[in-house]
Amino acid sequence: MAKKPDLLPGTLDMLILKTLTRAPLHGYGIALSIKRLSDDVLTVEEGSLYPALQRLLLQGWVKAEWKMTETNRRARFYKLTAAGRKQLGVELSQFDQMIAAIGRVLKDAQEA
Amino acid sequence: MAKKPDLLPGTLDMLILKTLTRAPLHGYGIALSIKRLSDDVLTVEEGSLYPALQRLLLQGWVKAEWKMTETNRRARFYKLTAAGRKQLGVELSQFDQMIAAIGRVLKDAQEA
DNA sequence: GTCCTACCCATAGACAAACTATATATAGGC
DNA sequence: GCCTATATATAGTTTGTCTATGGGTAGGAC
Repeated sequence: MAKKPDLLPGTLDMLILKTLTRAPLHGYGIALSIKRLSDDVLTVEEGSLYPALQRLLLQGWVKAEWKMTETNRRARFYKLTAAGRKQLGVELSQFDQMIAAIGRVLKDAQEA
Repeated sequence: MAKKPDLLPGTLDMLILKTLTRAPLHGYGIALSIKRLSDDVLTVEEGSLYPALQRLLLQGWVKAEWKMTETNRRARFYKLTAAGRKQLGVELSQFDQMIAAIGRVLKDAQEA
């Protein structure tokens, strides 16, 4: 980790799923949304984004549909499925648990 | 991420460096320490641990020395270097930044 | 009318980190 | 003599993210 990573590995699927709970969105929009909400700290590269979306499709966590955007372009809109919503819950709780655990290791004080 | 991971990818070096701020320790002890402090949430597999220690050695963030343990076994004790301490600071602040950013994306409310 | 930028999708290949599996070895309890 | 816990290490696989590249369109600037 000498170089600043664009995201924390292992969290991309969760971020995408979460973004889709707000509304169905196309890939480019998902990346923009994550970038903006994170104040430019998280950047989803295209080479990470599209393979991730393929993964999610394959797992049945999202489904896709070609539509036109407001700016009159064709784009693939992704929508969260019921299974995807459930999966998000799982990932969210695992993530919380991990973060809490890391926090305990990172704490200076230890009473053991 | 269908299966529960043993750790959050990208955080292992940081966890090891942090563990070594408390005292020099051998590999096996580092793994145990992380496992215990995290209440068994984080498990450092041997196949992750030793390559990680090699990386840290190569970067000059730790140095190693063969010694005997309290239980009379030979073991390689790792000690944090000044550069390692500095590196830990960098990783810690990057991690905090990332976690905060992820938290913003994960938040339900959005005023934009 | 052509250039440029922002928008949009997608894949191949490289790379790095973590995992599984395996090998070796010893102290001490039973 | 066997078993468990302690202790190190590597080979090989898998997975995720990145870099690099390719394609294509709408709309404004010039």
